[in-house]
Amino acid sequence: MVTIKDVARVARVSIATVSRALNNKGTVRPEIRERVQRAARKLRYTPHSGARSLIVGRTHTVALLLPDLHGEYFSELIRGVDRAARRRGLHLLVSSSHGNSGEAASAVQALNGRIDGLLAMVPGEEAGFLHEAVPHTLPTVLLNSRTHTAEYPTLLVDDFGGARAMTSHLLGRGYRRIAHIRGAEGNFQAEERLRGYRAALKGSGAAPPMVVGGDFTEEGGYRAGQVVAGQPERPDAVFAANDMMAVGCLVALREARVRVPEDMALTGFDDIPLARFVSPPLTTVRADIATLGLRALERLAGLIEAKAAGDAQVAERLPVQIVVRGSCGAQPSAGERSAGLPR
Amino acid sequence: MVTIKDVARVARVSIATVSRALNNKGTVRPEIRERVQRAARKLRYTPHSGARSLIVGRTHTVALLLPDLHGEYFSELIRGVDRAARRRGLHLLVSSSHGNSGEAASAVQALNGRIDGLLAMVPGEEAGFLHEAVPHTLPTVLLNSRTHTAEYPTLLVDDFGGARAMTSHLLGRGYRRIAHIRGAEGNFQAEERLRGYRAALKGSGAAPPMVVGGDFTEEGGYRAGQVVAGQPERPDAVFAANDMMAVGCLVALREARVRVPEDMALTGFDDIPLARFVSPPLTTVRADIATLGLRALERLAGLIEAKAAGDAQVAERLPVQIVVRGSCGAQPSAGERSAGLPR
DNA sequence: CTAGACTCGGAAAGCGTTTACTTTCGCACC
DNA sequence: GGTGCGAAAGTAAACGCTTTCCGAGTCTAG
Repeated sequence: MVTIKDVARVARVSIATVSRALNNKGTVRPEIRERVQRAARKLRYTPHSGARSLIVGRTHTVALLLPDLHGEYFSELIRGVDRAARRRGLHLLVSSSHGNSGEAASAVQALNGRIDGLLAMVPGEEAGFLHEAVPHTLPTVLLNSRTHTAEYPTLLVDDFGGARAMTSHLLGRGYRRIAHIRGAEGNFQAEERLRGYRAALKGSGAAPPMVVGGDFTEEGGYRAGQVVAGQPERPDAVFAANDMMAVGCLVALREARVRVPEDMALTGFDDIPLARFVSPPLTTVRADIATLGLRALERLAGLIEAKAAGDAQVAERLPVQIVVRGSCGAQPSAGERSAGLPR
Repeated sequence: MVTIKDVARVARVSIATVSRALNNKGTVRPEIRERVQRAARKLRYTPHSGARSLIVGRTHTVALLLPDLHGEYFSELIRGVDRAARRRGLHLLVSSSHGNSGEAASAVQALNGRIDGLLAMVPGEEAGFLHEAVPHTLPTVLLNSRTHTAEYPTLLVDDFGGARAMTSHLLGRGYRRIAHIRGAEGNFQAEERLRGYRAALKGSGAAPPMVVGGDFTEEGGYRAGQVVAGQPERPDAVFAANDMMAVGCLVALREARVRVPEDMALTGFDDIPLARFVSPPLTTVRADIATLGLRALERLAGLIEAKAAGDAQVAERLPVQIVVRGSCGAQPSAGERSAGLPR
């Protein structure tokens, strides 16, 4: 490995001068600067970021800790974060905790000293590990996580409001027996969406809540779809807690010869890119997840730059929006019309 | 920040003893070890990875450099790499170069000293930057990149073979006017797939190659679809260089009232998760992209562990497989049958 | 009772940087 | 012609850690 010493030797100056010349700090004669640069180029010298960050105290890297890396949801999130990071000249360390708080803790530990900030999405009950594992001096922003468990700034999408609005939308279209496929047990977003569903149903005069278990995966949605289709008093609409489950459910319904939306309406949450393409296209709640990531990173960057500005601890809630497509029976020729070009 | 010194002070031993006690190196009395561990826990001490890697020369981190982070293709890749990395106890630094060789170079520079190895996907013509920017001592593995430009170990999917097989499949089904929507100009995979398409057509007796421009994006596929649909002598089949373009093309065809597969067959490449869900489901070439990532990381890890084992410079080519679904006219009731459960 | 082997823990070097401090030098000013 | 000053370059400390080397004990054996 070629170090600053090698450059100093070749340019016949001290290492301090090399550092100054290369970083444009302090004063160094143009002639010498030139000589140093030539030597550095010749040797293909690049400073060792680790050593550098040891002394300057900045790594220009932030970590993104996610429960999983699979699927369009996280892909969108990573994309948003990446875009903002690049804009800020920050590097991105992506890590997945696999819903396991032990792994998450060890991941955070290993990150110590190599990141300037942490962006964590900890939707489950394991959020407590943050207190234990995360150094208190590390700027941290939470995503879609329980706010009361931690004193960190948090960004979340309006899961409750979105779910309530979606359920109301179905009620407004005349559905009376609306089932809900819930997200994973213990998951914050799952609970919020369930809460929104319940809130909309309350006092609406429609059939009481009908909740079937799920886990946010396509397979889970498929199984839930089988349950729904096999029920004695079949619901006339199903609101799945996310799009992936709605898609799985759709497959199960198709196999059970339940037509969507004629026999049963079906809606999701998230508006992942896939939602436009299934047939019928999925009515869903759009949560602009890339923007969520982007904003979270902006906030984190702010925290990093002005360590003091910790006053805005309050959670920021991103609005959501209902996207009506064919699967809820809205369009006459469902499946044909709304499959337009993406965003 | 709490350092090893603080722990030493609290445990009333020297910093050397703290290091030994925490890393289980050297000999230290159980009683003392216990005392140190208690102190470390109490202070929430985690070693500064930067400082540590400075001396041990290992960061246990590898970087994954991708042209972009958007879409299911990269999501799958990241997932495969992440899985393998986690298994090896490695951390993952994800960076996107946005097809810009300058950015890629600066990204690699900034990574110097904080990674043990580099996994780079550089499909474009900018691959030359690797020579300039990547330290020669850094273990590096290339993904889906031109092999002749660099002397690095490379993993690629069999783009040529897959494209040829797909085109042959269409020929076998009786299609005679097969068009190809090509991938981005200068992109290695685009060229390989185009080459495969041409090879299959050569001497087949079918109409000569009909290539329309594309860029691997859905929008590009959409525009290409409009071109195809508007042609005077319309092709009876279209083979898009990837699934995203096929999907975009499908939308354009639908708008132009061209039925798939009745009026025109349509196939893609990659078998992204979405392919199963469009209607009709897409016949495509499956490239197990997660496995590609996984294998690439395994290979890189091998390189890191045994610096010497650089003999196997030869490119590793992963086989692909044709997945027949409704969009090529194979199934009688296209769109109904093959939408089974995922993988 | 002391020499030698062994165990434990401390002091210090060193990893590759940056930067505060120091030194050297040329030059203007009184 | 001495003093002071600013520019330019060098010296060395520091960042937080690991690890080598060494000294101080402890134990056993002759």
